Amino acid sequence: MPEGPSLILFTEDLQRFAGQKILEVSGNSKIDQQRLVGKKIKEIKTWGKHMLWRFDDFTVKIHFLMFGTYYINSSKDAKPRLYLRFQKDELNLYSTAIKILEEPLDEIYDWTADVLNPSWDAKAARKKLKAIPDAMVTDALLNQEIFSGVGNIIKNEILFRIKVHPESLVGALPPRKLTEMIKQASVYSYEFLAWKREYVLKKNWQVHTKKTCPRDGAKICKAHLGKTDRRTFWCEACQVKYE
DNA sequence: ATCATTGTTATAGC
DNA sequence: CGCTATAACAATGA
Repeated sequence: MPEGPSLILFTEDLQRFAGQKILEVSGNSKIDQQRLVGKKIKEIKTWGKHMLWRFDDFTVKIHFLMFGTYYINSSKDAKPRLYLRFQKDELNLYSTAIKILEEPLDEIYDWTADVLNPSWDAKAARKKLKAIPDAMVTDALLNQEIFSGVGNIIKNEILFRIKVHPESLVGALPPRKLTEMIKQASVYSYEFLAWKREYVLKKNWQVHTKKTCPRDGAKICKAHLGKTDRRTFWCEACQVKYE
């Protein structure tokens, strides 16, 4: 399920629909469904956890939330949020948040924030972090304006990798640690993607859902931390708290 | 069987 | 008005 890397894989899988004309639409999504009928999807791309279907003069944004899924040429025992019939194939989307965007994408999306986009810019991220020195790193990493595509698992793994305690304050991180955190936000996300592609993601987790630290055998702590109040796993012995 | 969760958004509330 | 807390949504496996 979907953090940024999963969205990349979903999007690769759905590329067959790029260039295809939509013949029929239904489902319980509240968007103006008729607007899609007879239109061609020009391009399918992502921004972090958003999947974007670009049409001539609007874009359909699909967010998979926690449990979003899709079925191609099949369905499951539930009413789809959106059903699309193309010339050849059918697509069912479930448990997703769907919205129509009117603005040109370059106006509303900061591509430099997307850790899995070629436009990802570490310097831009650093500048944004400078503006929130009092934030905890556990929250900062989940901030989609800064690290678009980073989710809770990636957050936990990055902090373990760079040996930083999740409750550390952004402004208290030594410059080198800050650099490392920013760098790993992208680097780790690409590794996550590669592991996910090979179906070996879980066995590469070091700290997320783990009981003991692979470095020193210490007990892994688990709590809901930060303003985001998300499940956090860390090793009190090897992750330093900067505050 | 119940609970927790890879996430976000709308609304309520202060 | 602006920030924050809460609810809502949803599927699946432990």
